Amino acid sequence: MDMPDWVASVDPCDADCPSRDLLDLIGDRWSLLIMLVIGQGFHRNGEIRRRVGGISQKMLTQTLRALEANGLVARHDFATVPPHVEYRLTPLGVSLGHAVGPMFQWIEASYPAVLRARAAYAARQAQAA
Amino acid sequence: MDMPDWVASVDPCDADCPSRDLLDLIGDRWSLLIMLVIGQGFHRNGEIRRRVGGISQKMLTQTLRALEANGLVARHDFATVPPHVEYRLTPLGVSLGHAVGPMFQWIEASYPAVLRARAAYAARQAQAA
DNA sequence: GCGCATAGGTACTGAAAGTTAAGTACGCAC
DNA sequence: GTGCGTACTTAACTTTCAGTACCTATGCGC
Repeated sequence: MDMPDWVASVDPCDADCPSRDLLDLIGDRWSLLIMLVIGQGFHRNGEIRRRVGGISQKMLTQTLRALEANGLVARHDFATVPPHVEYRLTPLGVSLGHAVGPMFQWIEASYPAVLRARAAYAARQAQAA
Repeated sequence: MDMPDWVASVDPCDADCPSRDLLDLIGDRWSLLIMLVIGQGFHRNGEIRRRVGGISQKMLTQTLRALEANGLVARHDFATVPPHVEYRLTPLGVSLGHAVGPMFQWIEASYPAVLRARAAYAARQAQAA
């Protein structure tokens, strides 16, 4: 079994283990996507909403609040009228960006393999039925 | 802005982009936890359920099916009575394990920083109110 | 032959998440 | 002075998630 070190270092059985808590945060449907777009240089609410296809205004605001509350994104409100607010990654947010890089690379590299696995699974199901 | 390369290589705006699809799969609440436990050497339904605290039988079955359908976990049914089924990581599953390793390391390393950020945010909220 | 164990499947139900649509408050161009 | 744009907030509605409870089939101990 060729598994990396983290199999020993994280214990999901432990309710106090940070894995549950933070996995819920960054395993969220939109969080990483929003951080990605901010990292690409889009800092304003409207810009982000237009870049992240399919997100509603409510989810964007809600997710940005959660990211801000956890120190991953900094919110700068210029307190002008009309409103002008900018979001930027904090150093902590940037470090998370680096940590999930390999995962995104895996997604890109492995997508074809996953599609093949799905097709094979569907074929097995059809055959069994 | 010190962001890694993947900010340019993945485009969440594109509905065809694999990021959405696979992020939903592995960003699931239980998938990574279950793969972790299987990687630790627990291969049977009951073993996994006892290791992953808080999961119900239904969610375990459901998640294992999804992982199997996507080629991350292999299911071996020995077709005996009483039933004996074993789950193991496929090579694809092991490669995903490696890819999320840095993320788990980040979680362990950054948890204190996140807790501090939360406390600071709560203090700001209390002050504003 | 009763109940327990295994590894699930299925249906019902409540909770949570997310969507749409509308409202807030102001300035600016037309 | 009508409508647009910004960055939200709120309410009502819908969809999805997840847990409980009960069901399959079989051999074992008693």
